[in-house]
Amino acid sequence: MSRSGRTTIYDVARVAGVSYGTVSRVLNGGRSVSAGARKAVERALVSTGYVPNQQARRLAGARPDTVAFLHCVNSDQFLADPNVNGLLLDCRHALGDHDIMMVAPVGTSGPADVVTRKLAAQIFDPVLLFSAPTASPAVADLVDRDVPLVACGIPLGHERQVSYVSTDDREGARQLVSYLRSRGRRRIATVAGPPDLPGGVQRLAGYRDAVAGFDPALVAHGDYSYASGMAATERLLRQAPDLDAIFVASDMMAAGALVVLERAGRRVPEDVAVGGYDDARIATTTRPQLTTVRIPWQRYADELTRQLLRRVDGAGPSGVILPVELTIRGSA
Amino acid sequence: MSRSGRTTIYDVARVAGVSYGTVSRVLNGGRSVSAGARKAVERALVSTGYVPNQQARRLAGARPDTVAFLHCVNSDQFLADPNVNGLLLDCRHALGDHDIMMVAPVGTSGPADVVTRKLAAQIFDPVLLFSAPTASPAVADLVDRDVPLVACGIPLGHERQVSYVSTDDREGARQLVSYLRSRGRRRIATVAGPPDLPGGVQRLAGYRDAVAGFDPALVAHGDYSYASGMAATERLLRQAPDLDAIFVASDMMAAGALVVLERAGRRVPEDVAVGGYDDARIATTTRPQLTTVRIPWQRYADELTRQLLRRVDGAGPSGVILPVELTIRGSA
DNA sequence: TTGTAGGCGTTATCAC
DNA sequence: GTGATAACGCCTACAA
Repeated sequence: MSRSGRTTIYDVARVAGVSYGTVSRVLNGGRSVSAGARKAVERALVSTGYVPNQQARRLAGARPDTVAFLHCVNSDQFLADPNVNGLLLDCRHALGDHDIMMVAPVGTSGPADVVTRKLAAQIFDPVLLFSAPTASPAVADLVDRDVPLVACGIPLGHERQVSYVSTDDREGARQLVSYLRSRGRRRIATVAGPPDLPGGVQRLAGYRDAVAGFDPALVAHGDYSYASGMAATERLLRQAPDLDAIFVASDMMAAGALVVLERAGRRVPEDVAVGGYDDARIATTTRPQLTTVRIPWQRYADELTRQLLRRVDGAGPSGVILPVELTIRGSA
Repeated sequence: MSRSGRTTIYDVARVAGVSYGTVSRVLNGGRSVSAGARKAVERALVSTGYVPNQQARRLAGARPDTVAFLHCVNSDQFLADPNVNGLLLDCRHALGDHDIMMVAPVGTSGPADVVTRKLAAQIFDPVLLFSAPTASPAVADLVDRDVPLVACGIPLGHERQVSYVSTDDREGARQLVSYLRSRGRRRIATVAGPPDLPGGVQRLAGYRDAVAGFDPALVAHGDYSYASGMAATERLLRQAPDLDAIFVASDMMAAGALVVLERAGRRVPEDVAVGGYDDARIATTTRPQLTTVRIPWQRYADELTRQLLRRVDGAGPSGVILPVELTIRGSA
């Protein structure tokens, strides 16, 4: 029994009648252990109710057993999206298979929080970053401290130091807007995402790639929420009443856009074509259903898990960009 | 620099020109350190960018720096309650003052989850328990492993081993029902909470204490949600159409009850008096406003923090029961 | 295959 | 006040 009252590998070794080295061996992998010894140890393990001391393990060089999850903006509605939520659950489940638990600070809005920022760096090993603003000081902080980071979306400004999984946002946006053009639309507006989030930047860049010239009046920003989609669309309608299409940077905002357009008496897609992004659950519950850019959620989860595990195992940063696919429905 | 590349107290000691024992002293408390040494160390601390290694600290006997939060039921609507949410935030904030972070497993429904149950016991030190079912095997598990637990509500079956903060649910219910009787109500029904949660049990017990005889037809159970409050009330109306009062075990459910009563054409409080519990935010937004039992949320948060801190510091289990207070409004 | 030093980064207890 | 030095519980060579 240790000071703390918990049984240690020494106790286990004693009751198993072997050295503590042997116990350690069966605990990790179990190479180079005779069948007899292993059996004796395993028996002793349960009879003593041994629970490994993670602190000691880590200190002795074992790999981390937790991954911290930080989402940097106050967007509960974002996590409420079944796709995103499923992404997280898949990831958590896969990590669980490796005996790794995903934890999150309670009641904070991510690394921007002072306490969290300070403590996260000391406590957690790999950190999964969600919605990290470009040039976020908090992220820079973590990077400085060499905390292994894995981001959802390209960590603009830290591409070399932070692992990431992203979809090809720019290409997806370009494809959708090109499609709108191919259908004869000429005054294509966009409800872009937050200018400080990588997705917001990239999807807007893709829009600019595909659109003929660039007219600032055709751009309005939202924060990915339904309400902001409505507000931005109203702004667009005022700024450019002659628009005949809108590329909206998320399906949630696009749903809001549809409502505003209907209220304004514009038919979709006849008067105004609307394109979304994400292929979120809501894309098929609107009327008309949304033409959108599909994100391969399952692959996204798989890659995220892979990147996380690589970091857990001590590998350096690396990134993947997943292809996206146009999904044509009724709205455009 | 350590193996992991991080600076250690050795590095700090070297640049400060003192022994690492001195560094450790200024790091903790700082007693018995000359002003000169302290100054040198503090300078070295920042110049080297030292970050303490928590694993090593814990291993050497320092106190925990995290508290895990587990809520055992899938009730997001429960956490969405501003009072409960505020409770958590207050608590988190107070802990932050002690450099302790509150974390929660991601995407699980508490200790019932296999991975969580297994890992929580090894990783976390004090665990804050929410809505732990009476006789929950998961809780028993943690208790067996000597994980310091602090529960919200009386941990029935583990009163001696688990710290807790609770309100006097039985007394509160008794007071409210007695009040109903004093106002001339004679067929007093109740929408009770879940029979496997301490609050559910105690508030029902208080109801039985105060009511004249016990008629099973006057009891229906809900799960604290708005919807369940509606459903339970409908059941009551069928089982006992002659009821003239309902004691509902939570304000959220009481709000649902009001709607059902109105639809059924019963006037509140004229035909049916309704009493709630919690004095939640919703209690003042219903029509009529709810007569209810007020929980002293601020004190609750303070006590919770205190209990948590005691556990962090290695103290044994202890519990507090907070007094409640009747709050008379329009519904009864 | 097995046992045994040595070390991980701190804290705490000693003499000095 | 200050500097050694022994834990803390475990892992990983290395020797046997």
